[in-house]
Amino acid sequence: MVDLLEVATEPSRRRLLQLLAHGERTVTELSGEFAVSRSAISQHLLLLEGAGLVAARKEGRNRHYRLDRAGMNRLRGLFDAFWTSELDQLVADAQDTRPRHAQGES
Amino acid sequence: MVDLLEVATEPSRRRLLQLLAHGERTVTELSGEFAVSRSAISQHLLLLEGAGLVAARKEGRNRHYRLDRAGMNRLRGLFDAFWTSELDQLVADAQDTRPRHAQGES
DNA sequence: AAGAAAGGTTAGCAGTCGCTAACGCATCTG
DNA sequence: CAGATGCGTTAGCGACTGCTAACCTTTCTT
Repeated sequence: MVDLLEVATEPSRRRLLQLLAHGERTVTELSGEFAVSRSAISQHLLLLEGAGLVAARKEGRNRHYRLDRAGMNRLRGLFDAFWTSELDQLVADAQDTRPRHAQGES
Repeated sequence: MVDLLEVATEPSRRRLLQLLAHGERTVTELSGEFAVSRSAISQHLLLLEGAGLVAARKEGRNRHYRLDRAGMNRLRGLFDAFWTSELDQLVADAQDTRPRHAQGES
């Protein structure tokens, strides 16, 4: 089984998801945005499809990929589960901790 | 130079960050929570430290690791940048047309 | 019908990853 | 002091990853 967060985090796939956020795209269209081969992109898309993050609609000889709402929702849930309230608090502190806790970081 | 999101996403490191959200921990304490060797955890921690997500305080022969607020804030920023408004819209839509296997609203 | 175009499939390869084992170096304790 | 403890370091290994190249099928075009 695959780790949804890891699948979505890989740079090329992350970018694919962002591109697909603008709407449906074919494999060839998507490949045009990358330096790597169409085959590489195809494999990324199949992986994303297997993870349930994207879905494809076949139309003639084209495959139109789109984001899968449910899958992306699950991804969001996983991130939210990771980003617990403790982390929220820590990051909130980082915003205005200048005066009191001047913890040295560069 | 490392991809912050990928560094933070790896399952063991993700868990380390969550454990550290509760406060400072030494390497040995943290290792106790994992099935793998102390060396493996140490290497994960050094990677996280290199990425600026955690910091260590030396006290005697112990090293107390803690989350780095600024680093975690950068991580949050990266995720927010990925999760564009388009994605927000898509996931919002998924709430209505929710398929029968949904999970993860808080 | 013949060729072009879209795209999935497979083999194979180089690079990376996470891990363990063994070690070295401090630091603490009896 | 000698031994134990905490922890980083290094070498090496098996597994995995992302990639390309070549191929095959299906569909469109002329």
